[in-house]
Amino acid sequence: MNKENIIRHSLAHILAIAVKEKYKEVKLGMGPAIENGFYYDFDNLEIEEKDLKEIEKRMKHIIKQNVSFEEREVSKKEAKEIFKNEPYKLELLDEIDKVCIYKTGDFRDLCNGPHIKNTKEIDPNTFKLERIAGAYFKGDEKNKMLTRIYGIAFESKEKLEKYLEFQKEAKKRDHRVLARKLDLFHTDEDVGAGLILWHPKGALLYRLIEDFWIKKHLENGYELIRTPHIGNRKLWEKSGHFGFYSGSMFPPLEASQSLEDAEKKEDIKESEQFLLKPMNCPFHIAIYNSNLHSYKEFPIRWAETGTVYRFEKKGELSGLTRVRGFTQDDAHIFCRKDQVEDELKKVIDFILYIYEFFGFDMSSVNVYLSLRDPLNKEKYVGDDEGWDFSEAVLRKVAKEKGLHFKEELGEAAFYGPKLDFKIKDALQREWQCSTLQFDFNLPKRFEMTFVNDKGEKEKPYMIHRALFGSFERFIGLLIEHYEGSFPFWLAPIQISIIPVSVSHRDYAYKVREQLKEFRVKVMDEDETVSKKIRESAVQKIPYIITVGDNEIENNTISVRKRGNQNLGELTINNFIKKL
RNA sequence: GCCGACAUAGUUCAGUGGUAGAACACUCCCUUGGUAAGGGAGAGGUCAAGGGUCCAAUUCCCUUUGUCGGCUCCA
Repeated sequence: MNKENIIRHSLAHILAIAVKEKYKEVKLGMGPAIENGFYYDFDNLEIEEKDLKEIEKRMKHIIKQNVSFEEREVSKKEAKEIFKNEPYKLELLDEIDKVCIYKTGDFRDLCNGPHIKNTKEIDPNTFKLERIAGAYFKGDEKNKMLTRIYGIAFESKEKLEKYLEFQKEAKKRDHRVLARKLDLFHTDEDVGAGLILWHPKGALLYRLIEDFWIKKHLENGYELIRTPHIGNRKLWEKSGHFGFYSGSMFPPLEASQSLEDAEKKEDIKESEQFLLKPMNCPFHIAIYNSNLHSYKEFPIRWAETGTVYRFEKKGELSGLTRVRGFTQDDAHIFCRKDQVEDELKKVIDFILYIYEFFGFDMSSVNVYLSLRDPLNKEKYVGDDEGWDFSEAVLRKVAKEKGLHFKEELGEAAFYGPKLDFKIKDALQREWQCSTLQFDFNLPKRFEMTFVNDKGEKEKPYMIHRALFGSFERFIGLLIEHYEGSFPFWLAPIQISIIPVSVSHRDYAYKVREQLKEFRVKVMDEDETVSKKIRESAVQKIPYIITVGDNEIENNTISVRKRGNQNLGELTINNFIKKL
């Protein structure tokens, strides 16, 4: 552990001491060092954010007392005696072999260290208590929620200030802030949380990305299909979603009656129920099963930008990155066993191509191999053999493609393991985007078959994959990635033309006519040139053209590129050539 | 859903137990301009919604809705 983290960890202990001083009845949870700081969890602590100031003051006071940290190894029995009033520590004690205690003044904590020797090693100006949050003990929803206090801490005051500055800067890149400024989308209280309303510029951005996506999929041997937004409940029972995914699904629609009849509520019968789709797979399978298939057709690659609805808990919603209605850039690949590896590799190549194309370098992307939790098998469908095989294949393929990935137990989909790609947002939070899932279960549940070269029926293999994950999330991350300065092909307005005065308007429109293959806006409001330049710059428009007497006389345009680069006076043809 | 912070004009924000203000945006007028905000006037608000306390609530309390930071969950 480096010195900074040792200090963070020690500050967590000091936080606990300070809290215990004031709130005598609290019970201690855990208090580790984390990225940029530390936290400590407490039970039986009712506290508001405004109370943090006082706790911070107490911490500073403790630090100034030059208290020492003493490490001591003790027997389990002894530890149980020391922590007899700390139920969470007792629970943790049962899970460890070697018991180590750190003593700071009268305070003792169960801890492996390391710590500083004395609080005089801490500069009291290098940390800050930031916020309060609820957090489940040991991160398990089934456990009690404790009160967590977060602090930030750095080696030096300068580093602390730099971090605060970074947070402030990150806010400017926040896609929710930029969306307002660039007029891209909003959510509306009257429409419902987590449902995106795309404004013209945002919808155009979306469409440009979708067109690019379609073009690339056709080039890569995919075919496009289209499926509805709702489907009969029976379908979801068969797929297993009803049992394994119902916590994320909207309640059923009574499809045997109109809203008018339903509103009358006159003895509703056991009616046919429809469900909003949370995933596209069962529909794609239905298309597959509508025909007999031969091994010669394989691989079949079917893609759809499919809009799905998931009932995400209220507190989980966030901007474009976590919503309730979103469009997956989905595809399912059906193939023979001998084609699986090759198909998986092709998908990985496709994913990496997309990242490169949009300029995400792999330092901002983390890759995870999401496996089944062997201790919680009831959360998944299918047998051990199938899981072992598919996990091994995914691992092999990821390795052969040279991906640096982390394996995570319990992160698999209910029907199979996944290879997940997560992109960091402006605040360095990770969001799952691309996903590559190997499924041996749904083909079985839906009795999918194909005829092999011996004329026998055989079960196909199925790959689920998304490159963006969803258009919403990916566009959200893209907005932050570009800080709203979209590359030329994606900019909703590519060029603004500013006539110097009213008398230059006609020429401005003539210029637009010659640039009609681009998205051009003539700014003909009765405002000063400076103001219109500023407006164009704030809108992050890639090129700003100014036309006045000089340009009319020379039959040219004056061009300025985003980022304050003056390209000078050009002929229109030269400008188009540049583009 | 849970813990914490919030919700005032189209936007970003001040403010108050006696029914509200700025800046930008908007409309009109003046200005006819040369590379990041020319000047003036006007219009715009059930202070998120519902309930309660009070002579009186935008302000205090409760509930709901929505937003933000966490936790859990997830594309």
